[in-house]
Amino acid sequence: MSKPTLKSVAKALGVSTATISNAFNRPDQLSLALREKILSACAELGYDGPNKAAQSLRKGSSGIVAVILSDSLEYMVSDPVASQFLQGVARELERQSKHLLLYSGSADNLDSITDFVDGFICYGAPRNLKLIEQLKRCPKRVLTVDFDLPGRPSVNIDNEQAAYDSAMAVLKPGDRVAVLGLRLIDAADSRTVGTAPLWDNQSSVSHRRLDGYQRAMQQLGLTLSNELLWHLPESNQACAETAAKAVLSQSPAPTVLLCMSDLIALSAMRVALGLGLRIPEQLRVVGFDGIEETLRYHPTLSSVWQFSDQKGEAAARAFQSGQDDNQLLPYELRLGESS
Amino acid sequence: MSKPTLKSVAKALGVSTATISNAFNRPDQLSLALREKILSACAELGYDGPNKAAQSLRKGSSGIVAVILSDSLEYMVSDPVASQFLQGVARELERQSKHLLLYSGSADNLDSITDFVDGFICYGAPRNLKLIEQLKRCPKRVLTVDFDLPGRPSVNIDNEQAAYDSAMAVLKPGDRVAVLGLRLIDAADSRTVGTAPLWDNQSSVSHRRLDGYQRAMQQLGLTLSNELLWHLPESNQACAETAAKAVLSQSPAPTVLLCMSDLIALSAMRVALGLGLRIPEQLRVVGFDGIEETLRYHPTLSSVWQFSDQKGEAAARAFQSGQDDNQLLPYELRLGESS
DNA sequence: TCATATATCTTAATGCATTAAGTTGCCAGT
DNA sequence: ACTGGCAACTTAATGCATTAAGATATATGA
Repeated sequence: MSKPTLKSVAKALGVSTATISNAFNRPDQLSLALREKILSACAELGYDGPNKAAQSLRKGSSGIVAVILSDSLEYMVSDPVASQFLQGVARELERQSKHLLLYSGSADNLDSITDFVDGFICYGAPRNLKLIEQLKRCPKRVLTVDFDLPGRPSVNIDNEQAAYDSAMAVLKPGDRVAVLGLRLIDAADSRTVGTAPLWDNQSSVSHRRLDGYQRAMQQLGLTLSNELLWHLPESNQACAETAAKAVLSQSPAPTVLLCMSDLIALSAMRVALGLGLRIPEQLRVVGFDGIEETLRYHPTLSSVWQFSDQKGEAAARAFQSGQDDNQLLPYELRLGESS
Repeated sequence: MSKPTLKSVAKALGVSTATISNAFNRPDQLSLALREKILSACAELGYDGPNKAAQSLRKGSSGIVAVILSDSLEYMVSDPVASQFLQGVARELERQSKHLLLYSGSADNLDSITDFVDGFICYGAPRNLKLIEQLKRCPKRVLTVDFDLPGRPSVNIDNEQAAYDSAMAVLKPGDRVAVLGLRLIDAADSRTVGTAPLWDNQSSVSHRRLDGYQRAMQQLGLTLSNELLWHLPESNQACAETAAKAVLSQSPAPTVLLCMSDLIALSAMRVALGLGLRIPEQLRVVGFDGIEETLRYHPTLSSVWQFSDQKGEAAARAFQSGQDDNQLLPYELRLGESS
């Protein structure tokens, strides 16, 4: 005998399919007695509720939420900030009894899952421009995190203000400032200098952070020279070290390093210490994100803490709530030994 | 106007729905001319292929594969072995144009997604016994990794032999051996000693590894005392350090530490060095898994390398292939400075 | 007592597509 | 000229369930 269906169960019990359906979905639509009879009969027959695929087709929602990763899963898992975020999303989704589908941002056939999911939580601006276009016209709910899409709700922090705060906390008049930024540019270009070939999306976190840094510098009468502004194509150790070496070996050497991630800042500090620089006497460093590792490292890093796991939870909640606003989460400037 | 469907497109073109469907799924069933006409008309109308939810209902397969994590996502993401595995699965799945749904092993309502997915790749024995029961009677394809389920295909390494090999590589006659194992036991018990209250599943990796260790010891005339066999409920640093301290502070102190994971081994080495023990002169250590971090640590760790990313790929391939055998992957014993 | 409200169930349309079986027309072979 | 065979479509059954609207029967109120 094949798997029982609503229909087969209904026939077995001599009631209509609607009643069985109601027994599962709308208890108020039938008498208590009948409902219990149905439920126990279902248990007997091995019928464990309406088929979810059919339900999804009919109701138009499945309880599956896709999380789109801006980068490969590899990056996602190796980067503490990203994985914290993912954990937060997973936790909140589980609370809502929803499911998490991981969608790699390198792919660009949203159609292949759009029909399956209730929508998309998109973490970080996808590098794949096709994917962005698809997201723009996606008929399902789309919530962005750490970047904006016109007309879509988002969850973020005030990157400009946070960057400004962090810069103001470390900068002094007369400082020679270097910035180690995240990829603002297309991946093709490996480690471009200068802000010229910037990426399309002016609302990316990196732009906002740079804006914040520059506002602070302006206020202190400092200027950022092109040789001291680096955009890393990848947020990994190798990249960060290359950039740090290049920046620190210039003369006169920078006295402050504004880093757009803690991972970059840690690498840079390692390089700096390797070059015999004293932190913070000769070089002050400030990071961004707030990861545990910086607390174990010496000197501890001054940084903007942004609680990625909570961001993940907030994103999942906002996705669910249906609100269409652009939510700004709190951040916290924490000073360490590096400044 | 609402979203176009197969039906509406068919009507617009004056052909049957079957023909439209065939245009997408079985090109050989209609003339090339008509097919191209249909396809371009679809593009025109904004119809991007059959609804996947409906397709899934009809065909009974969705292209979504659920990966069940034995532990929380938190653990999964923080543990390099597990996250490597996940990456491998994701990579291979992407190659197959399939999608990955993350299912936390702490949940136990498989029904809520069974209908959505093509099946389950289950990484590590779920601690939740209910979940195991559900997997046993799951009507969809189930493939296990690092543990066995009766009648289900699996991907694993020969844990017994690998453990034996690693033990044989470090043990000498007269050694006093301690074993730091993974949770063989129920989570309730925190750091139980002895093999008595073992977990139900005799085929778990931990059991097999212990078997291997013991075979090697037996061969060398060594015995394992209960005080020196520890089962860690969690594979984290805190747990490992607690156990390592307890074991190393006994007298006479052990001369060899057989660790069932590299993470445990690293923590243990840290503790040992902290206690002033010289490695490998006073204490030899061997790990299991093979993670990059052990190469950067000093002394480098002798360990069984098992290439988790390849295991992930193999699992996804085996899932897809439909083969029902129990696949054993190669491993590699690599000796470092710790032995 | 009659009309009306309520509780409880059923009917039937609907969501969107797949596919086995049936139809039609055209061509080749004898 | 007749027939088998094939290409190219269409018909209609099917997958599994949701839900608005309709049908009864029973209860309520005046």
